[in-house]
Amino acid sequence: MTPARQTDHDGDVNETPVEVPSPRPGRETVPSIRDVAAAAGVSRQTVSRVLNASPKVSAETRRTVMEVIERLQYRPNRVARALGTGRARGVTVVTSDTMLYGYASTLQGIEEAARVEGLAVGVRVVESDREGDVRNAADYVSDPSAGGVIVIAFDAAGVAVLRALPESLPAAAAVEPGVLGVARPAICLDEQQASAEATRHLLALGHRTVHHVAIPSESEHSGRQAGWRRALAEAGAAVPPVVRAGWDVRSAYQAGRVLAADPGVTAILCGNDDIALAVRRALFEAGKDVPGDVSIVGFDGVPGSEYWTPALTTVEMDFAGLGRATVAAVLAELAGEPQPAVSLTPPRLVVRESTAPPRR
Amino acid sequence: MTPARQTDHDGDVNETPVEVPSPRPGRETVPSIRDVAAAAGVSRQTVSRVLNASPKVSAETRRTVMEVIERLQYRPNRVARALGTGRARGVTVVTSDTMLYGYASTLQGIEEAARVEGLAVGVRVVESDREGDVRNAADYVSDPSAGGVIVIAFDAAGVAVLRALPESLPAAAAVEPGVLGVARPAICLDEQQASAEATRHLLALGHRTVHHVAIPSESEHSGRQAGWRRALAEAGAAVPPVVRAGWDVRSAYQAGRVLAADPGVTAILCGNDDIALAVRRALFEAGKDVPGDVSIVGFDGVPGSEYWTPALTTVEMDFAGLGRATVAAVLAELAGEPQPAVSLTPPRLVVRESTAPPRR
DNA sequence: CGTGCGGATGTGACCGGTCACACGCATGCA
DNA sequence: TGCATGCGTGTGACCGGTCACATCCGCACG
Repeated sequence: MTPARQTDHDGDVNETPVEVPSPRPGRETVPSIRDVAAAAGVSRQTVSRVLNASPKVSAETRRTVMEVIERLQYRPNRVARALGTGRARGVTVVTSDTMLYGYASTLQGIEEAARVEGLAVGVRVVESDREGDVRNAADYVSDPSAGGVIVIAFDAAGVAVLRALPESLPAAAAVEPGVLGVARPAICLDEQQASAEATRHLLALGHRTVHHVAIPSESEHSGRQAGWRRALAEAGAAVPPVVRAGWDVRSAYQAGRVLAADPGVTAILCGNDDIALAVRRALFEAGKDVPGDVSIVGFDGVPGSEYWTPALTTVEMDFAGLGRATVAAVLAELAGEPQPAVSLTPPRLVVRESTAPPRR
Repeated sequence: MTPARQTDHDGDVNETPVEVPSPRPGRETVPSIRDVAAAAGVSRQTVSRVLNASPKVSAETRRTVMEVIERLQYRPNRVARALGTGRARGVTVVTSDTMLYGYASTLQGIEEAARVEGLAVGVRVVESDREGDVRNAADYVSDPSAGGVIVIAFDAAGVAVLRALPESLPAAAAVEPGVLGVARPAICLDEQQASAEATRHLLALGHRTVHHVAIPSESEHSGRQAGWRRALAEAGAAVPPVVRAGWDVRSAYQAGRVLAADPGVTAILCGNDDIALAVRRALFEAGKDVPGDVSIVGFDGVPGSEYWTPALTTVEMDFAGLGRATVAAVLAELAGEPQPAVSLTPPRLVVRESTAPPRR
């Protein structure tokens, strides 16, 4: 019943190329580092050195060992390695969501960069910013099997986890601009410029002011809102109250209805493209044309936004690049090296069809 | 009180006076199972039994041990456990994509179910169906640290990995209907009924036939296409040639342009909602109204599709449920139990605004 | 010729759990 | 009383790597 693990590594002085019959039919035995060492006529440590590209191995020995590895189809056991070193060679991403565009793209960028580096990738969703959920997530990634930790801290739950992480854990974070007081490498996409630019774009078209629907993660000082305020202030335009929406499309739709009912609203800066979609629907239902009656701008640049009708003017955000940068950051933490300089593609306004001069 | 790491140096009197028996640099003094055993006055094995909810522990001992665990904030080391048992308690998802709606939702369902079960979740993207990429992915998940394996095999790359997996690996798959000859639990969402229903819906509105834009993963015998063909055949309608599109929105747009230029096209069944978006754009550019001139139906039911203008008639697919089912399947594999019966929410047509009778 | 040195390699302990099995002891039954 | 049974528990080996340190060897130098 039990697939008997048999080892019996040493002592065998045979050189018969014939494979030893498997211990239990059905369960094939995977070669271990000791098997490779024996076959190559060296010690396990030497094989280990070859695997870890240590310089203290002669070229000839290295070649021999590599040949045996190839012949035996040997693959080092990640679990054993992690137990020996005290930490897994990989990263675990902590996030409160895996499907919203910003989160999913960041995750994609992380996965890609990690794969290139030969790192394993784990995912752990933190359910909310309640203490129990946060502690569970923090406990989870405190385990050595988690490897390095990357927290997607765009929201309260993520930030809470970031704060709850043990000091000693190698970690980095992707954050919204304005998140401070986190004693860890934290990288963000600074959208303030682009947000201001989007607002100026609308103003330049002749709109008297620009309304703003905020995403949940947005604070007064975060990039989107700060840029918007700044541009309005610079133009001497009125700053309308911020309308807040949730992550769900329905709440954005509700927000849209409020704005659609207001004849003074001619331009709307939406916190993301999903909100723009719902706001556009609300305007449509109110009989208002986009961009004829009301102009809208989104954030994110979701795939397909150029195929909307009308094509959406939006701020493209390189979340994948952000994700890649966090991998570099956590890798540096893991190696105890100084943080590398990051250069991210800055968010950029893409003007398409959903913005136009106001009807006069 | 403080649980110092115990080192088994019996009376080892060496002459290093400076070094206090402190943990290695970079290592934390995290309590181990031996610390708990010592503090509780039992053996490690007894602690292990408590951790694994073994029935062979007296209630009193169990309570004592649990108290000590709580007091010491002990957390079992997942790496060590995996090394001891020969396999990690977790699942690794192999997929060729993480952002497309079907893949991402399935992944989300898997993550959720796994988290509930206390399983770790890993992700490994397989770059293509080329042999090297497939073997790398298969090698990756062959490592015991991967735990159980779930392959999202909606496409050629996924199917190839599924086939390349060692027989002995505990694995399950989420597949398109019609994928056969895989000696593993393979679960799918049978969309044939819903696809036929969608086609019948269009026919009943008065359309003479229904055109179809296929997603890349679709074969002649897959559910979407089979249902569509069946409904057309049953109604005695002509079966137009299938137009194929890629995963990128641009290629769907190109497909849409071809159909938009054809005056005989009045109803289009799109392989997914992204395609529907692009086709709708192409129709718009050709001066055709949806649903006035042409009706369109999508697949997936992406969030927000009810807020499109017009709101999209589509087939809702419960990918998250599919993902959850694969977790149950792989858990059964892991435990050597028979496969549980699966009951998934079947795909379901949701009629909204994008379908209407043809103009006469 | 003895010694120091540094590169290449090997050895035993260790990481923190689990597994197989042995053991002590109370109980049931012949 | 003898012995099988079973429960609760403990012991040593083991999983497959890495770490720290020891060892071996050739060579330059005093």
